[in-house]
Amino acid sequence: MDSGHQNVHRQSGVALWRQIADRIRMSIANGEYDATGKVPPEMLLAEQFGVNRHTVRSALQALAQEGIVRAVQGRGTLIERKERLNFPISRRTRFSQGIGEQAREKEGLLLDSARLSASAEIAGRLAIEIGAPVLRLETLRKADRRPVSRSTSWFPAERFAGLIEAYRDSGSITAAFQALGLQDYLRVSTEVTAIHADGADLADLQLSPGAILLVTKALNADSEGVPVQYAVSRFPADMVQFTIEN
Amino acid sequence: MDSGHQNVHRQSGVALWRQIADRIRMSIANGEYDATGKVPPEMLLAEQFGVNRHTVRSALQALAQEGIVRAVQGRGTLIERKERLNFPISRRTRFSQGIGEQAREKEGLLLDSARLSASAEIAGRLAIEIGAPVLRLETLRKADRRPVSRSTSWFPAERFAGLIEAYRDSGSITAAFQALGLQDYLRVSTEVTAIHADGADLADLQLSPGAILLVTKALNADSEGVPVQYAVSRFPADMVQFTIEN
DNA sequence: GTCCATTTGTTCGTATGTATC
DNA sequence: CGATACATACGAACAAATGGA
Repeated sequence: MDSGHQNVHRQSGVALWRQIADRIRMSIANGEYDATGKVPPEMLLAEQFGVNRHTVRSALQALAQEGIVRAVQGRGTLIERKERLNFPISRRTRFSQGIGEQAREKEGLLLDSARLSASAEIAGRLAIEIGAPVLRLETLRKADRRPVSRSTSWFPAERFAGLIEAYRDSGSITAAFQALGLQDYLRVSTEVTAIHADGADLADLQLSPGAILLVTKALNADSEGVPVQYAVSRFPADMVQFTIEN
Repeated sequence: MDSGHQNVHRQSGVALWRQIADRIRMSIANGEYDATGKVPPEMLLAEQFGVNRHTVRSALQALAQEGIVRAVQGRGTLIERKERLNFPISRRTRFSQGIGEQAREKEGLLLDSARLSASAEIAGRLAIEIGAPVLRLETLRKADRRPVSRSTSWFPAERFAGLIEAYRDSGSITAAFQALGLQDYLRVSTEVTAIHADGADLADLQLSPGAILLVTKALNADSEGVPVQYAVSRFPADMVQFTIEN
């Protein structure tokens, strides 16, 4: 047993500083440093992970960049933010209600919208004909000014003609649906996977490259069971968790 | 618009070859290459990702190592395995039933077991006194000889005294419970997060370091609602997805 | 069977990034 | 802040295997 070593992996395609940053981020989220409100000293971390102090410093600088910690000379590295947002997934899943009390300010921004023809996959999900008109909305959701999800949603275009304007006004899918006469909808199914962040998601969610995204593919239907929305949403994995209550 | 470029990120702490490997793995899982059964030629991929051919080759070699593709000189890089196991999460979630027809051979291995005192967290989850005796089982599940999950489970020790032997014999929690007189149990809640794989999980799940794990924290209870098992399970994110049917 | 385009395999060299000391 | 070692990434060239004309 190599005493204190905590398994970081060399030559893995993932730099040591990033592995360590990920581990410290997790430890913070798990409340392991709640007693002091500080990350352990760099020398101690270096010893625990079996790396040089410089490597730990690179990791802490990345976390500082993300706004998770703040290094103060002579005091240590203070923890700035340790919450992990919890999203319940149920038949009545709604984004803004899901956040609930966990954040004060909630916003929904419309990044882009388009009217196009349904691909085979989208048509299958929404149970419409291939090539039928659909609306696609690219949205960004924030809680307390921090981005928490980036979604791409598809809707049957004929049924929800004024949806884009309704969403832009309200910043809420639920409100937009209601404005168009759909009073209620239910979550039919949710698929959950995880990938490395890439592309525009990195910029929109303000992540450092290499971050992990939780990906949900969700289907919502009206009370008759007719699909009204198919959405692919990406959440920064270190900021959120999902809870399925049965 | 920088024509073909598909967003890989330099100096991010994640090597380009790994980012590209992740992307190709996703594309395979999404069936994007089903028409040919092959990955596009190295030169084309290099152009699409805006990297050197060598970098693409490193990515493909990593995927070959995982058994996902096989390169043949003169023919191309053939896709060997494209399935992604789907795990339904519901009130009746059971591992072996969940896999169902998706795999022929299913195994459950007991890696380690211990009888210890409940920590504050475990006591809270199982609704028992802090310090009360609990059994902890470390298990590895396989489907068709490939590891698909690594779990750490806690059980109230008094109620399930012979559990360790019962699990070792059957390789199934459901069967072990039944052997001890518990005919039925239900999933109360499931939390889902994602992290980078580290430590023993890498070896046990036969992953290359830097891989992503989907992590579930699940609570099972008997029909009276009394907690019978709390389990933290880790799944290779590129092999599985979860489905929540409401 | 021969030619040829396509595609993977291999080997140089060089520059930069990562990590240690 | 160097000096050192190794991993990562690029570029150019050539070799070897495949499959179709």
